[in-house]
Amino acid sequence: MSGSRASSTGTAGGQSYPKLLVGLNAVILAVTRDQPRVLTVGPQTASLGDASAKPVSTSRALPFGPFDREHDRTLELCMREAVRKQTGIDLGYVEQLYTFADKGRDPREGSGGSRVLSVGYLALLQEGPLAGVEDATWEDCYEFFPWEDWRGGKPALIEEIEAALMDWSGQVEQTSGGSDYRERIDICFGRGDAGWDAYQVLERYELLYEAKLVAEYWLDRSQSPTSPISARLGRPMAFDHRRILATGLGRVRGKMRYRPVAFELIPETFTLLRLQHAVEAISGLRSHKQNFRRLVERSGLVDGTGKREAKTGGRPAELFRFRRAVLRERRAPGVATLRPPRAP
Amino acid sequence: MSGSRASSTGTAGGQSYPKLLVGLNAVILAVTRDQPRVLTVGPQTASLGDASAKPVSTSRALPFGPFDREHDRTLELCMREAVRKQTGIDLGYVEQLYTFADKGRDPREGSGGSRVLSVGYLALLQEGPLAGVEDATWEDCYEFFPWEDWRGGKPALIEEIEAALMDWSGQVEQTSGGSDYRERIDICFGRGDAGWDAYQVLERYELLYEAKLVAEYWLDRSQSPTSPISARLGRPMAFDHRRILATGLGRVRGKMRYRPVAFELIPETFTLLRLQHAVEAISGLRSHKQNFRRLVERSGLVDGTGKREAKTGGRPAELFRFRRAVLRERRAPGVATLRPPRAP
DNA sequence: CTACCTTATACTCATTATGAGTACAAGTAG
DNA sequence: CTACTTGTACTCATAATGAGTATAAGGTAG
Repeated sequence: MSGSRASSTGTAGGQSYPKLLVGLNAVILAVTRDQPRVLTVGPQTASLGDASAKPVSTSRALPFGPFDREHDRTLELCMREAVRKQTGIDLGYVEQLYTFADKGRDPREGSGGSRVLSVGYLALLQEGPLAGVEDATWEDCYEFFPWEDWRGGKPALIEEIEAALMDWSGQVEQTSGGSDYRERIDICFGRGDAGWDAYQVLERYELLYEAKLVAEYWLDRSQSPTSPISARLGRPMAFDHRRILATGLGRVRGKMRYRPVAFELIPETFTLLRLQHAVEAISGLRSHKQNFRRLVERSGLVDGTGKREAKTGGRPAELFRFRRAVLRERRAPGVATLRPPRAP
Repeated sequence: MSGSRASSTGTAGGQSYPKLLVGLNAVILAVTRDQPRVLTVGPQTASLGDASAKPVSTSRALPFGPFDREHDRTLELCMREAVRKQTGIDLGYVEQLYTFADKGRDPREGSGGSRVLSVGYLALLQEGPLAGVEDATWEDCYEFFPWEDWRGGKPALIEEIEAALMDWSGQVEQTSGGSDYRERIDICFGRGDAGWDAYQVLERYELLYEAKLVAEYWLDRSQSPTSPISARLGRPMAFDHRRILATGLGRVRGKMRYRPVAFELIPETFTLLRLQHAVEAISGLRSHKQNFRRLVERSGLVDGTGKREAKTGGRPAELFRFRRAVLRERRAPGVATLRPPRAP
């Protein structure tokens, strides 16, 4: 959500009503040197519509912009334009994520009842140099979600998280009656027989928020965390932007399973290893190289170019190109499409 | 999109701006006697915020309600409440679909620049009797999308649609330069090697709209269709509600592939055939009975109750129950989960 | 040049999943 | 009883998947 501190009350149609602000946020992802990255802007720009607002946070924020009901033809165009102004980037692949208007979730909603509605977008692109507009930077996604990167095996942090969550669920269940927290923890973090489901990024973040473990819970209340683990649960972001980022990361991970979106993240021509690394970076999982190659080749998703890339450090690899025609040939890629491995 | 005819201009924060209305629409689906059904309301209720507005359409509309920025805590709660008031139904499973604010898409946006932003939701439930509030009725989904029901084999209508689309694409490509329409037609309607992808409901509807074949295109312009096929392309709905319905139907179809949502549509205990029919109704595809049973049983999604249902007309069938625990055991159902058949 | 590092690519193999049947079980209607 | 209905168990060929082994083709250190 993005909004100014304005809490003014407007009048229209003869009746008084609190001001409603519509903000657009963009989760813009890329992969550089096999790391998933997200485009962020500095906090001083984090105001909407009200240029005189002071920074409300020192954390990074997602690029965003106000929706201008007078001039913007569609939400998406407005978002593209805002991103272009704010970061100098022209977006390609874009999809809508989610719309929130939860009361009280955005601390910038004044007590006067002003309301913020925010529409989140996801964009994928090949990382390029930033035009250096304002304070835009690429940040490593897994700095915000250290528990989501399983490429090096199960992160040690997971054990601690589970312990902290079980601890919390024990306390809560004593006071209130509920006993479903255990089940949620099991499902989210793949305990028991479940296995890790890379897709559930948002569910995990929200559980951690509810358990009062992530920093934002305390920042939203201007208090200090009670648990020492909070400091190691990734960098916080401004407002509820980490939650939006979680939504976006989860969405790509899910979409990769049935649509060839990975190609949005890599150059026109690429080696299969590069493609594999992009998929792995986003999914946070490692895959079997030979089988990955078999999958990609047999799915008809790529065409060999005959050219090779020399700088591999070993035998030169062939350069491939995405075969758009595949969309016409195979029933919605999803049968034999590119996707991350099942789980560790 | 839902909005009143109001085109008033408000003032707030010292500057003048056009009024922004936020409307919520719900695609509420159920399955009765093996038919997918959608909950609709009469057109006379199709006004938002402005009770004196006259009906703008004689078609059915989706249930909806205005978002009250003052009182509603979240968008979802507001939608649930609006549906309860309008149809007497308490929703269970709900997910957000999409948010639009396209200028000019909603004819109720006055020329004065008033703006409508609408948030769509999807809800699944077991159809029950309606409390008869206002003018709520269940309608057969495939009356709105006759080309989406392949349970009896490829609908004859498809050939006609393809012919009309090819015709249109030929004309368009002559005047403008574009030549990608053929490809879109192929992808959407599964021509060539592609096969039918049940998921692409929205893509197909939008293509038909663009090709000026569906009735709404002409209704939006207060003109009469030029092609005789328009009369057979399903019933129109009010405003852009058929488009929203397409989004919803596509979403469930997609989601069924990797989440056990079909259980939302049937009673607590059910025979496997009933489950199968629910899946088939939504997906619009037939599946192999024995294999369906194998899939469901082996996935661990259901538990036998030991009881049987007698009224089957043949050998009594065992009654099963959804096993929620499966969510904890299998990695995100999607591996061996319930899903519609690949395609015909 | 050779030995040895790297990464690329081809092929094998056991296991499991899928699509399409056949066969038989257990009710109802006549 | 027989005919007809729907449910349920198995079979079987084929395809997809997970996990290897083997070999190719480049680099560099000695």
